[in-house]
Amino acid sequence: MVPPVSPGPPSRGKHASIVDVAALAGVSISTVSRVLGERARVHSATRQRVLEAIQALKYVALPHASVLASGRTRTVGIITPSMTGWYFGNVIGGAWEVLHSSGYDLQLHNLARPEARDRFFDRMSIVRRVDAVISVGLPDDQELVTALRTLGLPLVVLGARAPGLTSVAIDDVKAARSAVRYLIHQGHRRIAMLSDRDDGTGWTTATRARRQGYREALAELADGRDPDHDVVESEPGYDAGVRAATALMTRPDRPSAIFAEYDELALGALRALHLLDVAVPGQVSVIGLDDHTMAGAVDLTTVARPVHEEGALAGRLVLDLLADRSREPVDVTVPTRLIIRGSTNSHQQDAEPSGTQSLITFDR
Amino acid sequence: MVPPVSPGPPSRGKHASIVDVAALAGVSISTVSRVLGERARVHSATRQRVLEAIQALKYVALPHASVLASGRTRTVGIITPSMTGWYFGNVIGGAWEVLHSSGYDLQLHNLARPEARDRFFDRMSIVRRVDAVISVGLPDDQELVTALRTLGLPLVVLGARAPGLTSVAIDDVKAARSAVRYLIHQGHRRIAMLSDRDDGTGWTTATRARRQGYREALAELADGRDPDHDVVESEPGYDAGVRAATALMTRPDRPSAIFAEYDELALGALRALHLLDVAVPGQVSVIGLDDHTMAGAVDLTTVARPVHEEGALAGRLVLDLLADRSREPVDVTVPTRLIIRGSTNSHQQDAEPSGTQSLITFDR
DNA sequence: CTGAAAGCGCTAACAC
DNA sequence: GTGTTAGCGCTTTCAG
Repeated sequence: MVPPVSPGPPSRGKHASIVDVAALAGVSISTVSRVLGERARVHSATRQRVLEAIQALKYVALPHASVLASGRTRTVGIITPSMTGWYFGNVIGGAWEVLHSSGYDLQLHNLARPEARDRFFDRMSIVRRVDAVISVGLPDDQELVTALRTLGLPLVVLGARAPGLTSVAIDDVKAARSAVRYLIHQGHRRIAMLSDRDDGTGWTTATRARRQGYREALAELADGRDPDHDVVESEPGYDAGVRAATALMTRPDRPSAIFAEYDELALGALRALHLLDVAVPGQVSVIGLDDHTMAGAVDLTTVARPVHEEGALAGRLVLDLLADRSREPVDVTVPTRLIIRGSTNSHQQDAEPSGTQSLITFDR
Repeated sequence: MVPPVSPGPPSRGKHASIVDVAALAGVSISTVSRVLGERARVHSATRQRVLEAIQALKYVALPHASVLASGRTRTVGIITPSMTGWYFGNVIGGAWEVLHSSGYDLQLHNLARPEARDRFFDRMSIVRRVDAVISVGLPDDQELVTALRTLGLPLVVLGARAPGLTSVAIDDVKAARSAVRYLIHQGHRRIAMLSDRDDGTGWTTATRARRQGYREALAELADGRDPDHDVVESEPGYDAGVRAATALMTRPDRPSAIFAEYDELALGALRALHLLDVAVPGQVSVIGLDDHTMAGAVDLTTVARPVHEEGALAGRLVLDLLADRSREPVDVTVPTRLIIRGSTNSHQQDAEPSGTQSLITFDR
């Protein structure tokens, strides 16, 4: 029996619910649910009436109720070891754009602090709260990675690799190597690396790979020096970078060039050098990695990566996985390129200009 | 009758629910709910057993179910006209810290695009999804402000004022005025302002106030010029700032100083001047507003504001309102201070150094 | 202090 | 195609 059409006030409370829409349209609530869900077929005349009722009542379904009833959340969880870094903000932004336009919300899980990370992995308090997960980086602990896998949710990794998992990343070893090689080609021999300290959060994949690239490039010098001697550890972020670089330049044996693991650290180094009255690139060259928004502003030479696109790509892969969970995992490698600006120059006048084929320059 | 203690597998599905906890603890689900809620009194021995069961099962309540049942969401909505700006990221971060530590989640509503804004205000699709709202800025349209008020939710405004609403903000007029006055005291007479274009989103409160401060300072010059002549409009953000400043400096009558409405624009201006080979502060001085993370790095003189604290303060006020809805609205004004760095200097050699009592300098 | 039971608003079989 | 009817997991009267 068709419920009577009674366009009165909402049944209870002051907000229209699916019951009110059904009543106004003269159909059952399941029919309303069907036109809302857009999956089941509904007679177009009926759908029309329902749509009009929805319009008239300005009805919007309560997500909490749908989640409870359906198990689907239309939400993607993002787990990161930081929320404040430039890189994180930008990949999240990229992912947000594509996911949002497909009707998905983002739920950020910041595992910066160890206790947050432990709580997260202990309770796995993400299951049934999201439909899929993007992990920005990966914990070092393989058990935690396994825990992530056994969540049973579509999973995309950003900035790291793991067998059997879909991932989007740059080649960190190569990116770091090319940065250091460039400095070497410019004639530098004492090259320090500014790098994140392993602060016990156990989230060091990228850092380790970049140190590896640094070591590989220096090894080609075969000068018998211990490359790790010149690795300076810093807390993450610009301010910490200033401090770390200051400490570095206060040592008796100053390097002639600094490779910073990522641009925020490089920007900090530039600031420190400025404060110490060390000329850049006259006395010390600096190279970074990311192509931070401000890199151009301070003329920082850097290895660029398409951060925003990396995030967007991860979002798209999540959508693919959501559409077909049995999809084969893929490892997408996004390209990096060296952008030569004014913070680096030849250390020795007689050094040959670099002729490496992999050096591509661009600037916007 | 007490349900039998049966520590078997979860009732259904693979996740423990409140039923499983109740069974394990040998109590009813209402008792479990009570210890979860922390409001009702429960016999401490009972509570202990429930807690142990929760521990053993690694149980975490499903928020969607609680929301549906209780109407409380433990979520605060933040509406902003942008998500990417430095200012927005930082106030959101500040609010997040205090709200998160009180168990609240944040739900971001980005009303950057007009259609997003219209949809938002049309459906008010935030009611029953959040317990309170923080509005970063306010729409120009008073009807929309009214709509916000009639949401019936605790509301805190960040960066703008409205009668009867709790707010946290700097004095934009004064901040802008002091920046321009400083330039004037330095001997500048042709001072341009770089400012956000009213892009039709109708969210221009701060911009208008800052232009007002700029005008007031210039009026003190009483040189008969039309101050609006030197207001240059820009899209928001660093890159747009570069373009706008480039356009400005390409005009026949270049200013000797630029006041940028906020630091990202000022940073863009510095970049543009660098590209155009205009010496800073030799030929042109630049002053901003915010004290952006990178302001120190590029030696930008600016009017600092405690952005992170502003966000945290808004969070705290929301919490207060949540605890007592009848609390009287307050308008908190946070202080700003001029930070003199290297991007500004005396325009005329014979100009007196500024002796204004309100000039406070600091640098970290 | 604790248990029973009635929903919160919606989806998903299952009938018709 | 459309309606009926169980729940989804939790909170909250209301008894006791």
